[in-house]
Order: sequence, then structure tokens, then C-alpha cells
Amino acid sequence: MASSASASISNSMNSPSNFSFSTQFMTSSSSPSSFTNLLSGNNKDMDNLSWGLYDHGTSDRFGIEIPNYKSFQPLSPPPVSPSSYFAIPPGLSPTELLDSPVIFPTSNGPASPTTGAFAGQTFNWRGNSNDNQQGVSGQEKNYSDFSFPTQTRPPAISSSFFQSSSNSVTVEKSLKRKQEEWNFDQLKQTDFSSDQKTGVKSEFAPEQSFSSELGPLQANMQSVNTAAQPSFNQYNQSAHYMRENKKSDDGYNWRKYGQKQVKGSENPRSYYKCTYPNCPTKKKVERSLDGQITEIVYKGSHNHPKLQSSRRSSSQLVQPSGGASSEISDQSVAPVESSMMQEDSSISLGEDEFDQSSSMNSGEEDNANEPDAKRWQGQNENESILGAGSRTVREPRIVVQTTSDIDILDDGYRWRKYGQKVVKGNPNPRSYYKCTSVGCPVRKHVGRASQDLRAVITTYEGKHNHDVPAARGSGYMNKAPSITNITANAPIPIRPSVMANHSNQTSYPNSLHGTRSLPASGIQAPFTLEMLQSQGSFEYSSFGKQNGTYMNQTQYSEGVFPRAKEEPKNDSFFDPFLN
DNA sequence: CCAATTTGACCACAT
DNA sequence: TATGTGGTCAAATTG
Repeated sequence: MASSASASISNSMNSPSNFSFSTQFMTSSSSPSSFTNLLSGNNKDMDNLSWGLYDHGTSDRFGIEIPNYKSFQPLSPPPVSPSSYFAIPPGLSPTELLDSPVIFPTSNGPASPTTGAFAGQTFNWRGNSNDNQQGVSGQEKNYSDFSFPTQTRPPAISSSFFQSSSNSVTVEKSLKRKQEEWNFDQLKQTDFSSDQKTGVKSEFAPEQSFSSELGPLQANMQSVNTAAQPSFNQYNQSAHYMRENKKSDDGYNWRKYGQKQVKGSENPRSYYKCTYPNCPTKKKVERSLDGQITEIVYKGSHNHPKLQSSRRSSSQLVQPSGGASSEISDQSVAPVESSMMQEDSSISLGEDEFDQSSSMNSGEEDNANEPDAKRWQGQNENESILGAGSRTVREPRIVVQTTSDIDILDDGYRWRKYGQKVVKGNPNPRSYYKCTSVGCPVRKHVGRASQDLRAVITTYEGKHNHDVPAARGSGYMNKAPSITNITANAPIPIRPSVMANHSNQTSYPNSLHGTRSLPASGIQAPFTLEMLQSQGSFEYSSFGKQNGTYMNQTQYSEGVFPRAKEEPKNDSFFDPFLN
């Protein structure tokens, strides 16, 4: 077959919130379908995925369970307001939108894991108001996080809540590092903060994290509600966080089993294990000198429901049954989570996601950049680096890692890197990968957009002549974890509108398997790296993390949903956005 | 006294 | 193979 190329942009970027395509871009991609693919992959899937993403809803500190979605935020200040991405009527809170059945058909979508419906509540769209706040004062702006509260939405938790919470930032090391490379100035992102919990992703929050992080985020959310809301000073939050963390309000009980000063960071890293019997979940938490959590990385997923009350004492054990009394959401959520979060699956947000997706198996690119992440993250390098600068109170970035091999995960195919090159017009090296399946001609290029390092552009060339390889060992197809991974790869921005139409994708999170199986076969997208790149015009937008997310999704879609092109429906899906 | 945290040592992995 | 780094263990410490 003729090879077709599709390009996806992954979110490596943390871009700020906005994800906008410039008109140019739009136009350039003459074919709607192609564009759609891009978007579709991202958007739809992403959205859906996002739900899937939050594995856990751990919410650490605050006990609020909010799924985090990390979205990547474009480093560069979003030219466009988040709203541009999708407009939400002033009076209407994102949350509402999310909640709206119409918008998010639970059937498909990404219903919130917890509730089964989008938790609009969590939807924190922090728009502008928060943007500033996060605070980041100058250095970095927070990333807008986009979080969905998985759980129930406690009434208390409201959009407002989110906003406040938004302050917290989660930072991924990778991001940080990158940030260092980049100017923070560019970073300014609006935050929508999804990540409350940990904070905001201060540094870069390129990504929005979903998934497991969500849990933490949720926690944050909760905590925020309870405590922080008012002023949301970063510092306050941070302090608050600290306390909360100790409590392990993310809904799970954690036992600290180690602390270490890691190289490259002045911040001590603490290691925690879930106290639930046989639960493999661990998390690493880095705190800045002032006690603020700069980064949280989750590894593995909980194989049990989270504890119920948000404010459980730290010592409290997990209730096996899961449900807890207090929060309805928890119960509802728990099952989802458990299913979603399989042990291996890890979700990473932020660049990690990006990385995974983009780098595919090897994650080489990212890895190269982020050596540190190795173990936990394994191939996924999710680690976030706090830049030194990150210190302003940002919320930590939460990363969920999967223990399983990532390489398979990212798009379901295995890839072998066969080259790397710097192409004209883009200082960033493009890695070249080849499908490892015998006789399969498919290749892909992965590179970062010259304009925004955070943006990862993946171009597929050729069509797979085989099905998606079974996962190694666990087979991502089979395991939930893998799903998780997938999700991880594609943080999904939550866009209500989008979600509505895509039933297919919506289901995504939950039914990744199916999705993946779809097809590998085709590849498709009309976009090529060049196209994208050339388009300097396209921007990620304001959706804050969404952008990142968006990007991720795109990528995700690539691998996972190659056929996007083939499906017209998707196109329609985007129409609204396009307009 | 108990439980949780701290912290130095050890181990595994990558370079 | 040696070295460095991150992650984990487990005794000691603390509340």
C-alpha cells in the first residue's frame, strides 16, 4: 500500500493551556480528515483516555480524590486563551459542562471512573483567574492543570474549588529539565489546574496528568476544598500540602520506606509504599526545601479501592471492600480504578506521557534527556525535574508510572530505533523508528517541534501489515495496566464538546484494549512532521495542560487509532472545534 | 509500648 | 569491570 503519513503531536509540551491551531494550520491541513486525525486522536481519544488515565485516584494530600489529568502545557504562553480552545459560556462552569450528560455520554466516555460520569466537578478549568495565581510568580506559571475529579464530587468540590486548588503543580522532572533548557518565561501557562494536589505543575507542567495522578490530584482537590481554598497562596498550599501528604489523604495509606537525596535535585525524595496488603503501588515524592511538594511519581496501580474518608489517619488501613462510607464517589470510583489501574500500568503525565508516546518503546528521546527517570519510570521516563526555579510553590507534578514495558505501550507496536537526525529547519533531532514486526514496512519519525520542544511530532510512514503485537508478557492488550499506560501516554484534555460525539473513543479509557486492537493498520494521517512544523502557526493552546494533553492524545491516537483517518465520524467530532 | 519515620547500608542497574 | 545513581531494606529513632 501506499504509505501514508500521519503526524501527531504529542504533548510533550506542557503547553499551557491553550491549544489552538492557527488558522493557517487549519487551512493548511486541507483535508479535514487529516486534521481530524490529528485532533481526533488527541481530542477524542484523549478525552476519553483521560478518564482512563486517572488510574488511581489517589489524592494524596488533601484527600480529595480528583483524578488528575496532566496535560501538557505548552511552554510558550498560550497566545490564545483557553477559552479559545473551547469556549465555555461564562456562566457555565466547566464542571457543569462536564457533568452534562450530553457532553459526556457516560456510555462512551470517559466517564469518570469514579462516578461514571464526567466529573465535571473536578474539571477545573481554571481559567484565567487562577492563571495568575498559581503563582507562580513570576517564574513559572503554573501549568494549568486540568483535572477531573474522579470521584464523587463532593458537593463541596466545585469548580471553584478546583480553581483554587489549581495552584498545586505537579512537575515532572523531565519537564523540569527541559524547562531548564527552555526559558521559563515561555512557560507561562495558564493554569487550569488540574493537578491540584500536588500542586501545580509548576515548572512546566507540560502535561496534564491524568490517571493515577488523578488520584493524587483528587486528593489535592479535596484537600484544597477543605483547607486551601481561600487564598491559595502557593505557599499556603504547599504547607498545606505537606501536612496533607503526611496524612495520605489521597485516599490510600502510604508507608514511607525511604528517603534519599537524588542527584540533580536539591530536593529530597521520599519513597512510599501503599500499606494495603499486596498492593504494589509506590510513590516518590520530592519536596522542595520549603516543604512544598515538587513532584510526585506514582508507580503501579492500586489493586484495591481507596480508603474512604478523605481524612483518614495516616495509620488507617485500607478497607478492602472499598467502599467507603463517606464518599459515594469512592465506591463507584474504586471499581473503576481498580480495573483501570492494574499494577503495571503507570500513568505519567506531562512529558512523560509525551515521552512514552513519542518515544515509543525506547523512549529514547526522552530518556536521553532524562536519564534519571530510569528505574521507576522505566522506559517511561516520567520523572519530572524540578528546576531549581520550580521552587515557587508549585504543585508537584504527579506522574504515574507503569512498571510494564512502555515500549509496547505507546502505540501498541514495537519499534526499533534505527536512526536519528537533525533535519533542516528544526534543531531538534528526529528519531527514527522502524516497526520491529518482520516484514512490516512501517516507520515513524518522532521529533519535537522546533517551536515548542514540548510538542512532539510523530509521523508515521507506511501501514502495518500485521496486528498490534500482543503485549509482551502481560500483553498490553490484555491487561488493564496496559490500558493505563496508554492512557498515560495520552493525557486527555477534557473537552466536553468533543467527547460527546465520540463514543468510540470515549470508551477509550475503559476499553482501550478494544481500541487498540483497532488498527493498527492504517496509518494514515495526512500530516507529516514537516507539515506541522512548517506550520509554525499552530499553537497549543490555552487549554493549558490540555494542550499538552491534546498533544498527547494526538500521538496516542496515532498509534492506537491509526484509522482515524478512515473514520469520518471522527471528523465530525472535531468540527465544533474547528469552527 | 506501638507505630511511623529516619537514615545509613546494601543491592541492582546503567554507564 | 569499576563506578555512580537510584531504590529498597531494616535497625534505630522519634512521637
